Amino acid sequence: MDASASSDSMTDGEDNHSEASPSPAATTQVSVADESPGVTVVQLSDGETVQVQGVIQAPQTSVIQSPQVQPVQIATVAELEGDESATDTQKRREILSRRPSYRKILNELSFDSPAVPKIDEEKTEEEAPASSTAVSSVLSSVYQTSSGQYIAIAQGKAIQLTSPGVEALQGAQTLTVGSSPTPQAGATILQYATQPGNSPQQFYIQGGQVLFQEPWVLGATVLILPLKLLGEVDRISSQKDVSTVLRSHLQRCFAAAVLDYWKQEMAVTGDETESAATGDIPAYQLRSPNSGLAQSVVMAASPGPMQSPSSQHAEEITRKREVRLMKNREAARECRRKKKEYVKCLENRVAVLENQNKTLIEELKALKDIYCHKAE
DNA sequence: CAACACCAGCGTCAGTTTTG
DNA sequence: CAAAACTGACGCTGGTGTTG
Repeated sequence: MDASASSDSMTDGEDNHSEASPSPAATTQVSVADESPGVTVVQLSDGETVQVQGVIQAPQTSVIQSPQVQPVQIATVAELEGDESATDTQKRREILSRRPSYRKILNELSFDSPAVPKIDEEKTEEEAPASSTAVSSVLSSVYQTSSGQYIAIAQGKAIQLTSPGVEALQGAQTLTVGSSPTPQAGATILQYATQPGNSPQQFYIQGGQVLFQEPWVLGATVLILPLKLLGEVDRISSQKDVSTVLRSHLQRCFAAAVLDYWKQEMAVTGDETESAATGDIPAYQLRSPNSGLAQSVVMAASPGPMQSPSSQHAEEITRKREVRLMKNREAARECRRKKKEYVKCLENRVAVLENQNKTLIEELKALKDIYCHKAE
């Protein structure tokens, strides 16, 4: 993190204002003469005075000074570096090197921008409709196959597969493994409305299997959506919260999925084979009763029945490493997503502040004209 | 059409920060 | 304080546009 000063500087303005690099040359002042360079003080219509630093602004020639204006500094320590000493810089760097995660930053930002979804795993759970939560509790484990498929393991010992190539989910295979799926007296029909006012989507739970009708439903509830389709969800639908919920749920579930799998000691139909994709990692094949096509699944080392303690130990190490890598992979993906969201959020902020600034300057100009006319 | 540049996304590692 | 989560950096890959 500290390794790159340039990347740190990128986060300097992270607090609440602009992402633009503070450039003393770009000083634009409105209403206060003795502010530090690069700082703009803008008095809002409700009387509040906001100090903005480094916002990209249109060239301005009019600097109006008003003695009545008492600027309230909203800028943070990180932004007020005009008069700081070397030690202050040092301290600031230390503070910045311990900057919070994108989740925290985004949550702060989303406080101001309702359009920005909060990244809060607990909240997403809470915000999800009851039906969604119900399914989440049913489908507790998700993991990825070597071919990029996502597999959900339900408490009712059901596994669902989708192929990466499937459009929507008509191609999703549903199969039940294990001795006895949860007996259900008929299908349980659950409904989920992605947004208030939207017509609810339906899906069914029967015999430990979950049947979906719409791709959005998957996103809204839990799983099985190949990552490539997530982009489609974002693009096609306006239900952005759907994929957010899915992602956070995937993140939650993914880590422990493999472990859960073995803890459940499910009887997997198919053969144990050495994985061609991963070399030393044992792989299992799940066979769909319908297609007969083998789906190779990357699993962490399985507790084989005929193994010496040393090889078990080695496999344990390998398994732990695999789990760690898988977790980190997911974390990195999530981190990138958050970063993107964060950057997008900042860009929106800049746009809004630019607009606001423009409007205020025009307002000031108009007031100045009126004032000048009266004075004459 | 090949070669190249550019970009976005990914997986991994290593170091930092947060959490319990 | 250890474990888990997070994130910057690096290298790699595939897609796309441009150029000769």
